[in-house]
Amino acid sequence: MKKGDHLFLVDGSGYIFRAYHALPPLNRKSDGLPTGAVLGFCNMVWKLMQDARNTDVGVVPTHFAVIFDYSSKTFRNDLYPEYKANRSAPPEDLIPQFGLIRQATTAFNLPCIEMEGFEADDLIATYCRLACEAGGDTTIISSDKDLMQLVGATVGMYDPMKDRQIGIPEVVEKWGVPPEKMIDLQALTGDSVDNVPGVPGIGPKTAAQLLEQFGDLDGLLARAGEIKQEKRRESIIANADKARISRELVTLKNDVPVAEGLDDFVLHAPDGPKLIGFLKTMEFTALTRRVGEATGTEIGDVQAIAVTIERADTAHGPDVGSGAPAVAESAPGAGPGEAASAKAQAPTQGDTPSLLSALRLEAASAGKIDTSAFVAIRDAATLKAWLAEAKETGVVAFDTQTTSSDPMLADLIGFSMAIAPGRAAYVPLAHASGNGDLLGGGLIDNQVPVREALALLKPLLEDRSVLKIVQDVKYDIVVMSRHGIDVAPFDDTMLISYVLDAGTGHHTLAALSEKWLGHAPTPLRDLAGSGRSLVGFDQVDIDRAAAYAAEHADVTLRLWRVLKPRLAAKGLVSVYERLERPLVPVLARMEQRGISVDRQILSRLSGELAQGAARLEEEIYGLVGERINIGSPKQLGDILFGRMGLPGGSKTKTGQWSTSAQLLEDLAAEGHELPRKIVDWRQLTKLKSTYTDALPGFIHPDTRRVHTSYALAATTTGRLSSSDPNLQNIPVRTAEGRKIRTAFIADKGHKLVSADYSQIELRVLAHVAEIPQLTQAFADGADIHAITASEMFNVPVEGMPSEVRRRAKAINFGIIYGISAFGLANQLSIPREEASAYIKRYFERFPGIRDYIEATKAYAREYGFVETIFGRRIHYPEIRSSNPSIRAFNERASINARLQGTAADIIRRAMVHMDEALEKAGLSARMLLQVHDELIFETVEAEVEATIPVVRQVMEHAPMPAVSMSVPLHVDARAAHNWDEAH
DNA sequence: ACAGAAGCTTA
DNA sequence: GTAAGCTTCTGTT
Repeated sequence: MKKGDHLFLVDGSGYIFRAYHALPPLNRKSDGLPTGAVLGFCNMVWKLMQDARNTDVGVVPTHFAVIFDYSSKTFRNDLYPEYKANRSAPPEDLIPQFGLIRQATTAFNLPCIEMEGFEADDLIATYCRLACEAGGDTTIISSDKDLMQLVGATVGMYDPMKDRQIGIPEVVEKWGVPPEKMIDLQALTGDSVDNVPGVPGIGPKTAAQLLEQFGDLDGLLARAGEIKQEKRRESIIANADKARISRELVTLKNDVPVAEGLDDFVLHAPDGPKLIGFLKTMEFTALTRRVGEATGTEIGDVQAIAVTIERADTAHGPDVGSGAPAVAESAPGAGPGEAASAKAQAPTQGDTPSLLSALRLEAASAGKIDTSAFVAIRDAATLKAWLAEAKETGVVAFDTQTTSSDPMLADLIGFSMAIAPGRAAYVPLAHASGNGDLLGGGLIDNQVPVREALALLKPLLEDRSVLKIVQDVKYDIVVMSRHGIDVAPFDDTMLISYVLDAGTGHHTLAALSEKWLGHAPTPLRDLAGSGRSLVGFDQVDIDRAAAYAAEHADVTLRLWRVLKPRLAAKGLVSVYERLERPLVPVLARMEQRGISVDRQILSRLSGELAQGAARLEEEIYGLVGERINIGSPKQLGDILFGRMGLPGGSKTKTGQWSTSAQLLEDLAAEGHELPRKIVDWRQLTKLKSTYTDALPGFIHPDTRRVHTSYALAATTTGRLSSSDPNLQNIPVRTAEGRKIRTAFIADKGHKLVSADYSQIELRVLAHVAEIPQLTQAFADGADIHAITASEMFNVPVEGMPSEVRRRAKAINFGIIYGISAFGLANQLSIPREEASAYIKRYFERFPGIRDYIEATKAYAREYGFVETIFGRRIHYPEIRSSNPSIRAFNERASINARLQGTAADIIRRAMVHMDEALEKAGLSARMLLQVHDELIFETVEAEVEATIPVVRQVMEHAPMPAVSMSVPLHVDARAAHNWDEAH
């Protein structure tokens, strides 16, 4: 190696893990062999090897090597036995890929370097030194912060997944210190992943500031006494040794006695047939073709080769047709819309869903997003041309830009659309110039007038032969509906992702784009600022707004192309089409209707609560002797357990005294006066701040009703969630709290009807676990908790003491929550041994439930997800954690998820079918709210008696015809003027 | 201005 | 023991 030469060192081991987690899983079509990380690796290496066309890194390599960890044991374990001790075993579907990636390296004709006793990082450090001494430059292909200490004049880094170069300025920007101080910085901050201790309480910001002040770690440790902040000073003095050992651990060894020299790394052109043989074996269609073209190899002539696979492929779950029951049922809403959808997803290449989805994914992650064809449309003629093209294509991604995240308050500022990847446009409608705030004018010139633009847009959005692709479509449906436009048919990328991957992260556009496209869309704050400097989107410069909004539509379309075929490949089309998509317009209507809330009632309650709280405050101050902040758990704990010396345990993980209601109740029961008053005060202030004071602020200025927002893709189990305001946690348990419900009222001449499922989760349990006693009890309409108690304790139901029934009830709930002795003991305030004995006895009497629990755990462990009876999948990626408490938590959650998720699916089905049933019966009742197992309607008084049987019929038969349950469902329904009396 | 903890409301 | 969202306080940015 000589001056001017350039060495590429790929951190192979680092890349494997990063690719595995960042890229979507991929399995070889012929046998399911997991290959996602291998494909990522091959794509990356291929890109890096493209000689002169390689503009990503900016230099052409002359030398090239891929470095791997040999094993997890290294010299650092002798230094500090706990080093990397908390590393769990790699995921099962990654194991075979380690070997395959080494074989890929060889197929690329690249040296594959590893050495026993040393990490890849040490080998990289050593080769960096050797290259530098020979006068050459080095680029490390990695983004691992542990390698940043090596960055310098001749050494740079390159992050292949984010396409980003890392030099000295980038290190300073990210960590606040230059590369040569990275070792000291890491010594202070430690690393929880590698189990490097560091100094507790010191994060990167503090560490950088300290190193700035004291120069380096030794200087800091020598003069630690000068640190002003008390806690920080004490922590550094007490943990000086930990810092020193951490420094040894993070310092890379640059004098490893390596076997291969730099001259062994001279880059050779790949051997086309050899490389293609490997790629064909992996079934990487697109990459094989690209390599064939670039190397001039006829790929048809090349034979697939034999590869060595560690551990046979046992780790992949059921695929097509495994989960959802294959029961035919009519599809409400299916029709021309479905036809449009089918036209759009007709495979253009490949002939199976799995192959198509693999092809789509590869295509999506291969190319960078080209923004050069994004345009701002400033006149009606251009808009018409784009709309015509969209109609011709039959598929268009659509997104709105508005003044508010609340669709009921949002005014349109513009909209964007994408017709093909890279072909997207933004239509500004109401952008204003900066100083129009007082005059209200200031509309920027050359924007299509809102009325005209919407008139042109409406036919397309309502066209049954054009599929609209939207991220979080409910928002746009509400906004457009307020302009008299009914968006249909549609697909929603957020909901598709939710059906595919519930439990594996969020389903926002940014998260999905990162995950599937490897692309981070521009964040809104880059345009509109944040906090104090936040401006309305209408103030954003039109060209910048256009780039942002067009990118949204473009990314949405690209995501749809990747995600939609995956539904078919995973057998989840029916979940999406029956449980998810049809619910969107139903919820949009519910949100738009809102519910009447009586301002006067809330105002009166607020006054009463204020009075009560003030009285209690005076009494509390009298008992304490000073005017403390009762709302501060910290001050409260210090007074109660510090100064007053009450008996009680310091609990919370931050070392604070716990002042939980349970603990204060216990103290009150022992005769202490203060805790009782604190509990009462908390109840009153909670009701006041969260409900009586907050709710009036949500009354809409025009409709004078409260419009909650339902999230369809927020929970892991399939439940909805409600926010702004949350109407799913309006108080009901206490008499005081229930008064809030009296403020939720029906319009004049109307009634509220509340219909709720009785014991739905226990009924689901009886059905899925096939428990004869429980099924019979539900069929008889018996008291299920009493029956449970009777079975367990051999006491007759007649004249059963309420305490006995209470315990059985707690156990029944415990089962639904994935029972543990610890939890049951807590709930019943009994010793854990006693709780264990109850559980044991319960399982003896109901062995089917124990079998069900064990089967669910085993299933979740094998496949990484569980399914509801309707085929909805809920993922638990951590179920195989080596940490017993994480594993146990995931087991309990997966047991609960099948029950909670099935119940959620049932009420979803009821909601989807409700409006049509009411209409058919000629009833005008309107669904307003959903609270997990309850539906609230508003109906004219004269129709109340006719409405209840229809509602009950739909809800009780909601599982049909997809599933016929062995247990009857039961719905209680009643009507009243307010929610309290109706419930 | 924001993030996390603690606490409390619901099914 | 499951699943959520909102308010207040507290410490950091």
